Amino acid sequence: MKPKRVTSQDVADRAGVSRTTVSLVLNEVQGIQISEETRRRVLEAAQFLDYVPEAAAQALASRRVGIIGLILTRSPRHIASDTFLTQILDGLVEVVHEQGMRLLIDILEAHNQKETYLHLVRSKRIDGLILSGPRFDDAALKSLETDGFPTVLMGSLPGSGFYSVDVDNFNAAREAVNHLIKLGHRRIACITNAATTYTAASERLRGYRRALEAAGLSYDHGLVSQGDFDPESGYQQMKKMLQTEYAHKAPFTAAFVASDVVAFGAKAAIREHHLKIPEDIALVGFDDVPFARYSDPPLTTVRLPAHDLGRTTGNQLIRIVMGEKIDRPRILLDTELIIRESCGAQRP
Amino acid sequence: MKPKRVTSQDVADRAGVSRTTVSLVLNEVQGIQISEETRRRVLEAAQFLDYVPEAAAQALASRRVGIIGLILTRSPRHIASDTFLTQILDGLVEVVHEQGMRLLIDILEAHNQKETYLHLVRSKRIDGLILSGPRFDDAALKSLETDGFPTVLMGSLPGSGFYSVDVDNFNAAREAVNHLIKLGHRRIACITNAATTYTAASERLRGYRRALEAAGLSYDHGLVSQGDFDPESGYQQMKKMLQTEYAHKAPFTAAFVASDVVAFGAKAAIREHHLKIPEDIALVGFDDVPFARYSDPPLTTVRLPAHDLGRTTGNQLIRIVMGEKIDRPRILLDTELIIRESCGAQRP
DNA sequence: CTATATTACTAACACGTGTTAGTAACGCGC
DNA sequence: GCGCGTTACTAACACGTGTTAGTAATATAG
Repeated sequence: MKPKRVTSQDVADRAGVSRTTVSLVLNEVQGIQISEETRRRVLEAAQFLDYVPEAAAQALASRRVGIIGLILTRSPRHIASDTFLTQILDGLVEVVHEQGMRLLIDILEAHNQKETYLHLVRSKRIDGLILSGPRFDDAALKSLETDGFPTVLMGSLPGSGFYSVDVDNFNAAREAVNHLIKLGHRRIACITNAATTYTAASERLRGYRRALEAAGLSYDHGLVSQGDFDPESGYQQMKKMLQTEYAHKAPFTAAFVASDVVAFGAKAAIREHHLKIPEDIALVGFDDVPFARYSDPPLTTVRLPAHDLGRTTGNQLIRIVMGEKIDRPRILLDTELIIRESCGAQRP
Repeated sequence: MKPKRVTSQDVADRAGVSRTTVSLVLNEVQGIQISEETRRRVLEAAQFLDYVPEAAAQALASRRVGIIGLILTRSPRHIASDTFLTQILDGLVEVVHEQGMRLLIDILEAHNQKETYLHLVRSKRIDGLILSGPRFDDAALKSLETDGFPTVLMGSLPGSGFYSVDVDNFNAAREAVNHLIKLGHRRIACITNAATTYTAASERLRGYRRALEAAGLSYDHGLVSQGDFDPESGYQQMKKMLQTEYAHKAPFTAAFVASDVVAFGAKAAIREHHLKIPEDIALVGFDDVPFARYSDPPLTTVRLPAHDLGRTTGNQLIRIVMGEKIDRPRILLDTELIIRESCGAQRP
């Protein structure tokens, strides 16, 4: 009934060679001589029998499982609104496939943080690890660093010795805000994409601040508030700022929202206040989610190289796993300011 | 230098028992007598040595890898606009963790379809498989079915013998269109979410059609066009219909777009034609993506139980892998019509 | 013609766990 | 004191592969 599994022994028998030879041929081991004739016979036998090596046995013998892990430490709510994960995944899977490897994905919740991914490492379920959205307060990271386990951060963690691949959040934000300044805006509000314990959020805020400074504009605490990943947070923060800052003091004429998703919420608040974009308030987002250009008006934003981020991170990790020398331990990818209509600039 | 791996032998030595005993204790094997005293000693030793069994060796010996695979057969472009994947992932990972298992994710592109996931199965890298977005034209599926490999479809494939978990696309679409009919609309356009080779797309279209029939309205081919996952497709299709149907024949007063993401594109086209939503055209979407309620006007749509879909699918698969008896091979989850302003109905 | 190198393999061990069959000690009834 | 069941373990094999050390045959050098 049950079709017996085809093993390398079966292939060896059929080709009339030893199991060792089968292994040498199929793995294309370098520096070993095999006659063309036997090589052909082995390949033929393997093909005929439809032989597929068992991953677990390979892993046990070779100390390589051929799987890399992607760990997301974000909250479910964040993940639910995350349009990038999918694009990043796409790039990541591409690279991983090119190396004949696979991707294991895991989501950490607060209560099982320390347990989960150390377990993955200790049980040797993965050869390497990509950690997305690193936070300053992660204790388990220390263990990884001392273990020297192949790890690449997707994002940055200043002061740590980890390899990392990130977007240049600082310069991207600076450029976006600069654009608003060049358009003549002097009072520019800012809503962050998340709490500033997330490095991406603090970097974007720093870029906003630097742009103001460079233009000789003062940084006003009342014009800055904190988003929290989803549209609702943008809606609430913008509503609050419109009620206080906009109504009672010198109104701001522009807003930089460090996340398109949050910006959509902010836009809803602006609309509720019967203000027009970009005439009353010019709006610039961040991320260039797929809907951004179909928004009304189309949203000026910063495009992230999401696919490339996935590819680069994957490549970096695989090279580390393979034991190659890494020239640039920390990589920052460039972004692009996409000018549409919500900022009030002319179309190019 | 290199800290030798802790094996079950080390635990056995420290506890003064055999390796077998260690295995029996740690795996809590039933129907075997172990004295309370030794059990305690084993556990203590394991804890002290921080023993974590090696997954590959366990897999090889037990014929279970503890990993289930999630296979996405969609195109990269689709995946990039897919806001659900993340929510589904969240629910899936939850269930998988509850069983001490892990999730491997893979994306299939057209050119390596047949190769990839059969390979996963043959190499025993996974214990079971979840196939998202099944299509009628998938040949490799046949192999799976005859192999009897534990598989659950996320989506439906009528006529196949697979287990499946899906949303009741037909009834959801019917209800949505019914809502428009009740509001007095007689000519209702439809843009599908994708090509009708995708079962979800054809089911939603069938629901649209049934609703029309039930109300005695005729089905007009000119009012139906095919979306393709992203906003751009919605934009193009709506633009075309506005230029032909809307301009030259009796204009439609409502549109059912079987995907929020596609609907956002359609909305942009409607705006370009200087038509108002919902006054000129009432709009109903599908999916309830997070932005839907922050759209202008807020989008009436069908909410999918994404998280639940992930949980239910995962549960089903795990039960099959465990060899449990399955009572309902095909599960349809309920949806909910979320009435906002884009359809022109009063707020409740 | 002999010593050495090269070619083309193979025997045997290692990887770390799960599991089956077996055993030694012990108590108990008759 | 003998058979028998129960308790509490363990020895030994199985899982399927990668890899090192070795070997027999052949070629090459001196």
